[in-house]
Amino acid sequence: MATLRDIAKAVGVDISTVSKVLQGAPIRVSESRRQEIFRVAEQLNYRPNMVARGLRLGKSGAIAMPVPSTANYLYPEIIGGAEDAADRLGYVLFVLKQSAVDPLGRILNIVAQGRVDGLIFADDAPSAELVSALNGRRVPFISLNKGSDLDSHCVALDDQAGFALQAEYLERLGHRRVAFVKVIPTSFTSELCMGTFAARLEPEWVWECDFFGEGVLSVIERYGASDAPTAIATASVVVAARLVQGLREKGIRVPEDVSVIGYHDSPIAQWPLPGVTTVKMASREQGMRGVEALCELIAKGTFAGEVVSTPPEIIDRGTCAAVLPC
Amino acid sequence: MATLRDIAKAVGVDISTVSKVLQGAPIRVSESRRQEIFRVAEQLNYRPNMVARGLRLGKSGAIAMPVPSTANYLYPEIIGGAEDAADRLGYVLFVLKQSAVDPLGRILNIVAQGRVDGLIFADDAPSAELVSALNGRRVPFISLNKGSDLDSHCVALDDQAGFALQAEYLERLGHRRVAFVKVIPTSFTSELCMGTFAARLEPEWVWECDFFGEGVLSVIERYGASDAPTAIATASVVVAARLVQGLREKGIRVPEDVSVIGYHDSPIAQWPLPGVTTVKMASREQGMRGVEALCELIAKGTFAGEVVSTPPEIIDRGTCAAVLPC
DNA sequence: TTGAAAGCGCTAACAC
DNA sequence: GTGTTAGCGCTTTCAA
Repeated sequence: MATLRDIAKAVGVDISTVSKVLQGAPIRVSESRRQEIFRVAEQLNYRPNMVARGLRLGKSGAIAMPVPSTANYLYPEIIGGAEDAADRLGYVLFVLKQSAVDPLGRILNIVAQGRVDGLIFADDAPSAELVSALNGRRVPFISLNKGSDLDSHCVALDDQAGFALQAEYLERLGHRRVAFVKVIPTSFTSELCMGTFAARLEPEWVWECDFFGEGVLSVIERYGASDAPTAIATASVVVAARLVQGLREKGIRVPEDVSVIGYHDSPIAQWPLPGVTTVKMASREQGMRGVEALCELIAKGTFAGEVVSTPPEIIDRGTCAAVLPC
Repeated sequence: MATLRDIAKAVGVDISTVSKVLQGAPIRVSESRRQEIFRVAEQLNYRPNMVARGLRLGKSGAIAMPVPSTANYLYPEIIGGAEDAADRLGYVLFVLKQSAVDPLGRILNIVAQGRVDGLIFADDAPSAELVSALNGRRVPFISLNKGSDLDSHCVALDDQAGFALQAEYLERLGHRRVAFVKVIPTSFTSELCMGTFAARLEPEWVWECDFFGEGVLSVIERYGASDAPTAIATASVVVAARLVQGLREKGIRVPEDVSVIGYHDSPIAQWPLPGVTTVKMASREQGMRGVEALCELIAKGTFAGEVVSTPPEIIDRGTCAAVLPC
C-alpha cells in the first residue's frame, strides 16, 4: 500500500506538499510538481488510508445501518438507496446486523470504537436506552421510522398518504366490509397507520400477523371463521403475498372470493403468480434521503425531521377485484 | 469519549502503564494501582479507540462480508453464523452490499482504505480480477463457494453429500422420472452439484430458473408441456417454495400430482403452508467456520481449504410423496 | 512556493 | 514497578 511518504520520496518533495496537492487544497505549487505528484500517485495506485485520516480528523468517513434482521424483504430497497447516497457523498455504508441476544451491543461497540460517524436505523426506531447512549457519545443518527419520541431525527415515509390510498382504493372498488391485518409487534407508527386507514374505511375486523411462524395460518383461520370480508388489507407486502398464497392453497379464490392488498413493495410481491397488489412507497428514496440527512447532521449538527413526500402508488397485480352489486 | 490519557491523568500514572494494565499485558504493577486503573476506566466508561489502535497495529479488527444482494434468502443463516464467530473472536463484521454498477468498487475501496483486515465472500467466489487485486494488497479472504479456481481459500458445504441425499430421498420414495431445476446464473459449483444428483438419479428433464422474474412461470410451463415428471428437484429453497405455490395456483396438486424438493433451508421454506421439503445444509455453521478460517488466515497467514462436513438433513414438510405402484 | 513540526489515540521496545 | 520514546499515516498551522 503506497503512502503519502512513498509518493513524497519518489517525487522528492515533502509529504505535506503531497497531501495538500492530492486534496486539491488551495495551495500554489509549480504546475510541473503538481503533475508529477498526481502521476506518481496514480502509478503507485495510491489510496488514502482512511483509518489514519480518520484518526487525524476525528471522523471515520463511515456510517452504519443497523438492521434487526437481514431477512427483511423491505430492506433491499432502503439499503440500495442508502448505498447510492453514501457513495455519492463519499461515505462507506456498512450494514450491521443486530445481535439477537444483545441488540445494542454491536452498535454501541462500533460507536465506542470510533468506527462510524453516524447511524441510520432502517427499521425500529432506536430504544430510549440506545438514544441516550448515542447522545452521550454525541454520535448523530437518523431513524427511518418514528418512535414514540417524535423529537428524534427521522426521515419518514408518508404513511398517512399510503394507508389513505390503500383504503381509498378498496373503497373505490366497492369494498365496504374489510379486514385489516396489522403486523406485530406493532409500533407507534403502525397504530397511526391503522388509524389513517380506518378514518377512510372502518375495518370490521382487525387481525394481527407476524412475518413468520403461524401468523398467516391464523389469519386464514380467522377469515374462515368470520362472516367473510370482501377484502383484506395488510400493512405488509410479505404478509399479503403469503396470504394470497395461503388462501389459494385452501381453495379460496383471490380476488374472486376475497381481495388482498399489501403495503410497500418488493420483489416478494411477485411471488404469488403473477403477483400481489400493493401500495408502493418510496422506500428507495427514503434510504437515500436518510443518508443525506445523516450527512447533514454530521456536518452541520442540525437537521429538521422530514417526510419523504413522493406520492404512494398502487401497483395493481390483480389480487383486488371490484365488488359486484348483488 | 474517554481516552487512555484521561485515565492516566486521573490515576496519576503514565499513559503507557494504563495501556498495558488494561490490555492485561504481563506487567507487574502494584495491585492498588491496577485496581485503581480499572476502576477509573470503568467509571469513565472507557472503550479503546479501535481506529487508533488499528493504525498503530496495522490492522483494523474488522472484516467485511460482501454480498451481491441483500435480498438473498439464504444469507441470514450464513450471516448469523459469521456474526457469532466474529463476536467471539473479537472482530466486527460488516455486511457490504456490492454495487450493481460497479461490483468491485466498494470492496476495493474499503480494502484500500484500510478499513478491514479481511473479506469473506458469502456467495459468488470473487472474480479473477478481484482476487488479483486482493492478492496485490495482501488482503486475505475466504470464499464460501468454490470458484473455478480451486486454489482460492474456500470453506465449502458438502454439496456432493447434499445432492446425493436429495436424489437418494426421491429415489427411495420411488421416483424415477424426475426433473432437475438449476439456478441461473449457473456456477462452477452448481454444475458439479447437478452432476452429483445425476450420478444417483438421472433427471429426464433439466430446466433452469432464476430467483425472480419469469423463471418460475417458465418452469411450470415446461412442466405442463412435458410428459409429467413425478418429482421436481431444485437447487434452491426459494425456487422450490415458489414452485410449490405456483403449481398449486395452477391447480396442480403438490405432492399428489408432483413432488417438489428444495435445497438449503431458510424461513422462506415455510411460506407455502405448511412448508416445502428441503435438504438442509449447515449454512450457519459454514458462516461460522468461514470467519474462523479468515481469522486464522489473518493471524497465521495460512489456512487449508476445508469442507463443512456436517451431514445434510432432509426437512420433511410434506411436499414429497411416495410414488404408488400403478 | 515549499517544508518543518505537532498531534490524533494507541502500543511496544527499552530505559530507569 | 513505572516512565520515556518513537511511530502508525495523515492533516494543518506556522515558518521560511
